[in-house]
Amino acid sequence: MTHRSTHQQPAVSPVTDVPSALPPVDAQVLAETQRAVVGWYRAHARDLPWRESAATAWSILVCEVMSQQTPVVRVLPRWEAWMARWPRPSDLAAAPASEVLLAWDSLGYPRRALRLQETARAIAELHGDSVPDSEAALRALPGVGDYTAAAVTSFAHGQRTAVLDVNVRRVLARSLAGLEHRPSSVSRRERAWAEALVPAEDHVEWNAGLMELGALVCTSRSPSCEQCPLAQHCVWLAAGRPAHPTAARRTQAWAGTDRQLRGAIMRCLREASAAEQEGVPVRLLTAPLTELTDDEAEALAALPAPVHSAVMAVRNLDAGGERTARLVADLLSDGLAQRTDAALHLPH
DNA sequence: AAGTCGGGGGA
DNA sequence: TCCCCAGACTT
Repeated sequence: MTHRSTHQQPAVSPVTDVPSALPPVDAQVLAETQRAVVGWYRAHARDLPWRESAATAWSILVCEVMSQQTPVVRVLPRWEAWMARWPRPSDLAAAPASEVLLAWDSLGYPRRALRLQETARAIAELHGDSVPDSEAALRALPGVGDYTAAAVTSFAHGQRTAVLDVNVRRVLARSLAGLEHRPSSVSRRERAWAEALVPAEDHVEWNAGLMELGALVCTSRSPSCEQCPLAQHCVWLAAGRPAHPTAARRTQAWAGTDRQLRGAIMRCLREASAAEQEGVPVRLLTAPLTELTDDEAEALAALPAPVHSAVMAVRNLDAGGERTARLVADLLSDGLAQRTDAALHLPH
């Protein structure tokens, strides 16, 4: 059952060891690159709702947090519902945490939802319900790191700053440094290098354009260089798209881990709450799944299909219920399970 | 610098 | 299957 996959790629020198990484960029090349990115963005960017003029700084901050490690297409519907429900920071601040977690749905990393609510409270109480515009103040908010602070500074407040997400870093690494992959982490040096590349005007189109290019054209796996506006200047393409050795990176284990079970528990809680909101009475079972009475087993079988399957998923992962009990206690103490523990099967 | 934190879709 | 995704935070 447990594949503690510690699969490891051959150990080779990480990208950061390449001596010629992040070279100075010729002014002419930079100017043409900037023009190409901005022009391409204006012509080909997706019309995402948080890019419209009606988007508030708060809605942009929400979208950035939701997009942390989560593809944009998955964020879209949840963001729409979220902003309709809690248009201002103070609205989210006043919401029950259980509702916040339910609205987060299956975006993943649910602690981001709790941190976002903490951030909403901080903005409401400390900043007059409006998103701060200094990167330092933003960076002090829970769940707001270097990327998110820069993104809000650029996209919500129009200030000139380098927004370094995985897309921007990949596009810059390839087109201007000839590297297939970005360095593993953002060094002071890379940040300074990238900041010097931001044009004096059109910062938003530069930052958003690089992100869009990385998401749609200059993708990690199979870039579409034939339709890239930077193809003429791209150092990596000119070199024949050399495969660059990547740093050895072990993939995280999943099957059999607490993390997997925790995810199943959270799904179970979501499904049960959804069923309750639909008016379906979700019966509370207080015995471990292994010790159900006939009546309880019958009640379990009668649960709505999504709830039933969610319960069975938890059961399959932890038939004895001991890990479930421990993890639910952890989730409750972390604020991640709020009120919804009622639908679970806690040994007692 | 390395580990931990979900979840889903594509190659 | 493995990899990747508008990262942040702790150790």
